[in-house]
Amino acid sequence: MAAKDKNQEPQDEQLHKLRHSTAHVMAEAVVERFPEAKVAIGPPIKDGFYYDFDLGREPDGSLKTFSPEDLEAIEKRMRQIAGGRHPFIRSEVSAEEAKRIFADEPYKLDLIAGLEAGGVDEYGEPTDEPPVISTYQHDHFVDLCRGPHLESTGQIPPDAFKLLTVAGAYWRGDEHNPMLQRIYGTVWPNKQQLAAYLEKLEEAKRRDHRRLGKELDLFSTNPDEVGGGLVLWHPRGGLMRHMIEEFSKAEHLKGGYDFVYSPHIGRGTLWETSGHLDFYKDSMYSPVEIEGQEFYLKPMNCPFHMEIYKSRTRSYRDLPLRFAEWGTVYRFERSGVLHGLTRVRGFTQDDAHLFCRPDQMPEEIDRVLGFCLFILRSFGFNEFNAYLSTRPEHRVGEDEKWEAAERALEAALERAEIPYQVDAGGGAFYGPKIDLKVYDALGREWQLSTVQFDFNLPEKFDLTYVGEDGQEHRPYVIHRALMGSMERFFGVLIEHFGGAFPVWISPMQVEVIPIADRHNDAAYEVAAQLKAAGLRAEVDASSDRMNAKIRNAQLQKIPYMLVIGDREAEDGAVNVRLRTGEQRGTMPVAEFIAYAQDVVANKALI
RNA sequence: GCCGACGUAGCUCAAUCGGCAGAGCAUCGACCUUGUAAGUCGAGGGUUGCCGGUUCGAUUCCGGCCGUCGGCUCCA
Repeated sequence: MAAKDKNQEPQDEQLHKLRHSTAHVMAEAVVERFPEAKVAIGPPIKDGFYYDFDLGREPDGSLKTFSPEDLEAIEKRMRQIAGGRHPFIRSEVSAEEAKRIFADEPYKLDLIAGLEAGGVDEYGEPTDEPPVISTYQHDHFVDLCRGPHLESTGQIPPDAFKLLTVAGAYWRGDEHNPMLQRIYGTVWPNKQQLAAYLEKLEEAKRRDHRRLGKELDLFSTNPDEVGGGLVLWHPRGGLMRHMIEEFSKAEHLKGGYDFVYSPHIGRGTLWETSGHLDFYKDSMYSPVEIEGQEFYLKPMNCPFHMEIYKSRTRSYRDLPLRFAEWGTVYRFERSGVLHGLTRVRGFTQDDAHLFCRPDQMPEEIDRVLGFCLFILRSFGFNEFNAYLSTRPEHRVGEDEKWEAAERALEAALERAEIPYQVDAGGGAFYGPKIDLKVYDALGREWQLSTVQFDFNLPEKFDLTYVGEDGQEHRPYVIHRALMGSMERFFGVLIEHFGGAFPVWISPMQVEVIPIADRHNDAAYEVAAQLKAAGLRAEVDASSDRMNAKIRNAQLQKIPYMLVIGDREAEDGAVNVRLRTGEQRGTMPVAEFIAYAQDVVANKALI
C-alpha cells in the first residue's frame, strides 16, 4: 500500500483547493478547542484530507487524543467558520519571519528548516522548486503553506464535508518520531457528491472480501485456535483456488516452465548462505531445533530453487531454466498489519525463478511481463499501476549489471505499452524490479505481480554455467510472482467481482430449483446431465418455497438458476434465470448446456 | 509494534441506573407442495474474548492480557 503516492492526490485543481482549505478550517477549529495543540501537516488526499496534531500528554503520561465528541464539536465549529466567509490571505515571508510567526510550533519550525535548506517542500517531500516560504491566513488561523487555496472559507459547502476517523500517525512517517493524532475528513463540491461518496464507502463494505468470504463460505480464520493471519480455505474457496491454479499451471507448462517442489523448512545454514538470517530474521518464525540442528520455516522459496539449480553442472545450452513452484511461505508480520486475505502470515506464492544467460535476459523479461499481463487480464484485471523500482543506495552487484537490468525492465514496459511510474531508489538491495498493483473495493492499492532481478543469490550460492568457451559464467536470476500470493490474489479477486465471479471459477455454477417435491426427480436428472457436461450443479430439494430457493441462490451469487415445474418436467426443459435477475425463458436442457459451456470456455462473466 | 474504536448464540445485533441474557437469520423436527429475492408452527443453541479487582450481586464499573476493525510504520 502506498498511502503517499501521487495517485492519491486529487487531480482536479479546484477540488484540491477545496480539500486543502477545509483542512485549514479544521485545524483552526482544533486549535480553538485544544489551545495547547501543536499543528503538523494537513494535505489534501484522494477523496478528502487530513491534518495531524500533537495534543500533548495526559497527566498520567499517555498521549492525549480526540474523542468522538471532539470530532462532533470540531465539525460543528467548522461549519461556523465556513459560514464566516473569511478570505484566505497569502503572504510571502522570509525564513526569519516564518520562524518568528511559528516560534511556538515545533513541527512547523522543522518544516521551515527543511525549506531553508531547500530541496523539500512544506510536507517534507523532495521538490525541485526554489524555497519560497509562504503563509496562508483565514480568520485567526495562520498556516505555513504553499497553497493554493480557495478565495474564502465561504466557498466550502457546509453540508458537503464530514470528519471520518481519528488515527495515530508518526511525524514525517517515521516510527521513531512522536506519534501525532490525525483526523481524516472528506469534502466535496456539493452534498450530492458527498452522499455519493458515502454510498461508495457502503458499497465497498458490501464488497469487502472478509464479509463475502463469510457470506459465500469461501474461507475463514480463527485467531484463537489456529492463529492470526493463517487462512483456512473452505470447500468453495478451495474449489476456486483449484480452478485458478489449474489454469495458471497449464499456462506455465505452455510457457516452458518446469515445476519443482521444496520443503516448508530448511536448515539454518541454508538461510545463512542466502543472507536471510542477516537481513530478514525479524520476519522469520523462530527456529525449531532437532538433533542439535536448527530448522527455519521458509519465508521465501528462492534458496531451494538455487539449490536445485546447483544440484548439477549447468551448460549454456540448458538455459534458460524456469523453475516454478506454488510455494507456501511463512512470514512473521507485526500484529497490527494483518488484514483478511491480503496481509497474512502464511501464504502461497505462484513463484518462479528464471536462470538465463545475459544475452537471453531481455527476451526473458519480455516474456515474463507478457505472461503477467495475460494472467491478470484473464481474471478481469485490466486496470493496474505499474512501478519500476531502480537501484537503491545500499546494494550488491556491479553498476553495469544494474544498468542492463534497469534498461531491460524499462524497455519491456515500453514494448508492452504499459504506463508506469519510476520509483527511483525503490529497488531491493539485490536488484531492480517491476511491480504491478491493483485496487481493492476501497481503492487501496495491493501489489500482486512482481518481477525482480536478483544479483545477490547467484553470488551467495555461487551459481554458474559452463559457457561455449568452456569457462564458468554467472547466470542472471529473475525472481517473479504473477498473482503474487494465492491468498492476496483471491482477496482482491473477491472484491473485484463483489462475489459474482466469472462462471468458470464460480464454485457453484448452476442451482436447479424444483418447484414442488414431485419435480425433484426431474431436477436430479437435469443436474446429472449438467454434471456429465462438466458443469458444477446442485439441486435445492429443501422444503423451502421456490421464492426462498431463488433468494438463497441469489445471495450465493450462483450464476444460473434453473426452475423446474410441471411444464418443464414434462418437456425435459428448464426455465433459466441469471443472477443478474434476467430471465432467459424456457429452453431444452441441451441448449442451456451449450450456452453455459460457451460462457465457461470464454471465461465470461455470465 | 504504535494511536483509536470495538469484543454478547454459527451470523447480524438488543439488554434502561449494577439485579433471572434476548430477537431475527442459520441449524434440527413437523406441517405446507408452492411459478422467479424470505410459507407456518415448534425445538435445541451462551462460562457475555480471557484473567484479576470492586460489590450482597458484574454483559454492565476498574485494571491487565488476547483478538478484531480503522489508520501509521512495514510488506506479496
